[in-house]
Amino acid sequence: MSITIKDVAKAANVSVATVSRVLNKKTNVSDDAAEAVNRAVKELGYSPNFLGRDLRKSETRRILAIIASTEQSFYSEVLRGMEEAAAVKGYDVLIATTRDDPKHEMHLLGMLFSRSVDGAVLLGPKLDSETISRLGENHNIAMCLERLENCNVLTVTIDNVRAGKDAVNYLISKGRRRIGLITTKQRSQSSIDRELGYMQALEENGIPFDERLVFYGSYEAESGTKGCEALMKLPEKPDAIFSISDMIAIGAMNYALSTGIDIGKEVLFFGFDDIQYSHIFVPHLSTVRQPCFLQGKMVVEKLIENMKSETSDKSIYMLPHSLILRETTGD
Amino acid sequence: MSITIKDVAKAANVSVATVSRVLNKKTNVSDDAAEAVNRAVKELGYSPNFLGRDLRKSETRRILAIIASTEQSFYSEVLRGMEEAAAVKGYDVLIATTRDDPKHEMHLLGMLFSRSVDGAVLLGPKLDSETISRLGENHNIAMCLERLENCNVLTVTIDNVRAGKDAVNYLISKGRRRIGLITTKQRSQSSIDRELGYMQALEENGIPFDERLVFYGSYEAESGTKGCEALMKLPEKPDAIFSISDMIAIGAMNYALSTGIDIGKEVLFFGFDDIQYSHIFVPHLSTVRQPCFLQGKMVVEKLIENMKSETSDKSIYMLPHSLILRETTGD
DNA sequence: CCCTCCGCCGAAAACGTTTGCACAAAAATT
DNA sequence: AATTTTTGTGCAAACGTTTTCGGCGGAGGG
Repeated sequence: MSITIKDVAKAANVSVATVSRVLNKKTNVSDDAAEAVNRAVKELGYSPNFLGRDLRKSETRRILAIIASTEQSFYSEVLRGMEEAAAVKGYDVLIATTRDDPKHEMHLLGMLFSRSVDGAVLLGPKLDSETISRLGENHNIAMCLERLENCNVLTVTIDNVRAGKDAVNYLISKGRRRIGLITTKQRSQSSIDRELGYMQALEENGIPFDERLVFYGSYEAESGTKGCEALMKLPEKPDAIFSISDMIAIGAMNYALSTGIDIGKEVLFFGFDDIQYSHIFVPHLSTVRQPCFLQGKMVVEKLIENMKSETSDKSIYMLPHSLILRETTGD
Repeated sequence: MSITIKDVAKAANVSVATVSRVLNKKTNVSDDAAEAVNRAVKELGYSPNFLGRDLRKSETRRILAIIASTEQSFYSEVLRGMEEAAAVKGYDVLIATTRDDPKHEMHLLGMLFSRSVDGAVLLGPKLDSETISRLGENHNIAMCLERLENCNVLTVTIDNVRAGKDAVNYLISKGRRRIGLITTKQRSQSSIDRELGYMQALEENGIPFDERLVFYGSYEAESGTKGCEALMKLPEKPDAIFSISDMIAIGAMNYALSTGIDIGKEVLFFGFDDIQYSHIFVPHLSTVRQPCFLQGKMVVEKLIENMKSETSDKSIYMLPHSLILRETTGD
């Protein structure tokens, strides 16, 4: 059916071993033979069957990135980082989506168990910490962006507690004392940590926590709109709102805009993620920027290191974030 | 090193053939043997090496989706369609990004040539039509969303000419006669077709074409802003603007908003794609919606059909689009 | 009682590579 | 000139599966 290395060998009048050697740029092969092989390859339009190769070498030089969906736009930058780091080491990055289904996430990890890829990095896993820990013992798994409590797996992320605290502290430094929080019902670790940061900032500044100021919704923009409405209808309105994601913040601002609130003066808004739209949407949103590219790069570098060595680094690396100050905080 | 089918066979006291049979749910195996094998599999934590399997069966049951980047948010829906159709047939979908680099796109297609995947779908390819046509002769390639002129490859897309015409016709039906067009310098076929639709609509309604009303920029929102500014500074301002993408339209509206133009009355805006943000951004954008999910579903269905049969369907399928009317056209 | 058939199973070939080993010829060293 | 080293090459094993083929034993029909 298909053209194999044997056909090339025959056409070039050499053995398959020799063909393999010139294809893999091994040194001990004569110029004549090499030329003959290359010509045959070109003539026949041969390209090697990686299933055979990978089986023999038992490595695929491929890494699988497992994400929830391609919708979260800031995954894009992380993936670029991953690809860059992978390319340096001669690896390819493949992407697959879990559709928020832990069962399907497990199915995708099957590619790892079945040696179809050499390693996998989880971005926002749906599986529980214990399961991932267990799988991580025998397979090359890493996590990125999102950490999991008690998960003994190589992780690259940011310090979400600190980041949340920094954002809220900034709002406080602008004289705000009544700060709303719009977060999610779904308890991802990053949400939890960012909320924790919010709490800490309040506490450190002697501002009493008021539970009426926190709204639990979903990750949709519409949920932010609802949250903002709820907060603004409080007897004592907030003078600033911290949302745990930019999408939510944009939704919240939509409510504010529609009711004529003077954003950046009357109420300050702070988001998280610095998605592309946060500087397209007017007014421009102040937000926390994650080093997306760097996280992706680092997680792949560390993962590949783990794959090559006997010992396995299971550390949690936290990369520095930064505050991006724009119009919604009056900057 | 790793646990193989041999180990399972030994543990279950049967031959590897039997193990393979129970793993593949073949009928002719006794209940006793099956049970023994299943127990052994569980005990040893065995999972089959797909490299071996795929090599033997010479199929991987995987399809590669090649996209420019994960940034374009409406890819997401297409991918879901692809995954759904693939799952039905027992295939997985992998995603890889070209980073807008034709050379890297070719590298990714190498996965197809090297039998690491059974088929590939190109979404917005960077390679030229001729190259893709040639590769399509010997490999299972399909295109989705974007068609290429003179490209003899299975394609699923929409009728962009017709869609552009419909959008502009709608603006005309609202009494507009001076309609601006914001498009891209980069000549993708969809842009060309949408422009063509714009022209046709004007012509059919006896509106003379005015080249000053068309602005050539990039795909960024900022470019839309610039385009809108340019159009609005014309001696005779447009009374409607059609942008070939929602991102551009949103950028354009940013300019309009900042200069106090009454969107939806003074100037109508029409976008294209119906991205997620087009109904979050206020005012809500009227736009052309593509059947993304359906395109993805169909392209995979057709591709798999091609893979199974000897003959190869190279048709272009055009799925119906629809107009979504919102605030920016006064609806 | 013999033959046939069927259910179940194992041996071995095959898929397409890479690579250790052996070996001849050529080159370099005595 | 005799020895050793180097260079280039081919043979064949190995990677982990699936699947064909044939064999064995027992059941059922004549």
